[in-house]
Amino acid sequence: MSDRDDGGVRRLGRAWFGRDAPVVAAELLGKLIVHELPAGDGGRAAGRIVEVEAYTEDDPASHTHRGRTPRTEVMFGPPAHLYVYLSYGIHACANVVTGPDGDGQAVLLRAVVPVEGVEAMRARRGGRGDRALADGPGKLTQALGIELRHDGHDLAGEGSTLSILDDGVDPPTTPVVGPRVGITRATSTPWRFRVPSG
DNA sequence: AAAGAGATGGTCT
DNA sequence: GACCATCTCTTTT
Repeated sequence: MSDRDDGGVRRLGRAWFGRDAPVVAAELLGKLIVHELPAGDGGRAAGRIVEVEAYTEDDPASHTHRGRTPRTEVMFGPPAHLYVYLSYGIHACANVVTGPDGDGQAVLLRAVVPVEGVEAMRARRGGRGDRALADGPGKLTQALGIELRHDGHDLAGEGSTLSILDDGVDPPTTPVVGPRVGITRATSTPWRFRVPSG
């Protein structure tokens, strides 16, 4: 279920991600996403996940709903990989692939709270105010230095520079659950989860 | 505080 | 050629 254990912090492994997207989505709240960047790029950047959305194959709003395409191969692949796509021709949006290999499921990361490397995040975000640093799917990728080239990156791979950590902060017992946003189909499916008051 | 619109490019029909 | 899993800036209450 997890790799390693240094000081109560565990890196989530492939099996953890190999469950259905709505389940993984709810449990991702409170976890840390960490990007080990070169010192010249500000070093370690980390954010606490506070908002996510689940997408499955059996879901008209999902990129995988109409079957496999070159773009969605990663999402149909094994869990714990990153599916990064270009949104509106401008923004990189990051998903964590979930479910068994062959299933087209993923969880979109919609918002994180900056935890480490905040100065570098500000720089990458063009010096924007702290609240606007990573409170959107396109903003958090820019803040964390996640780009299109990370599409297919294995979060559970040995020595991966990107990973998701459980540092003992539990998901909220009563997350805010509601409809997903920015989509035109299946808008009533309540697969958006966020930490209250975030 | 809210509403409107432009930017910008891959993907699929 | 239409459609976006968005963000930012400008204009209007």
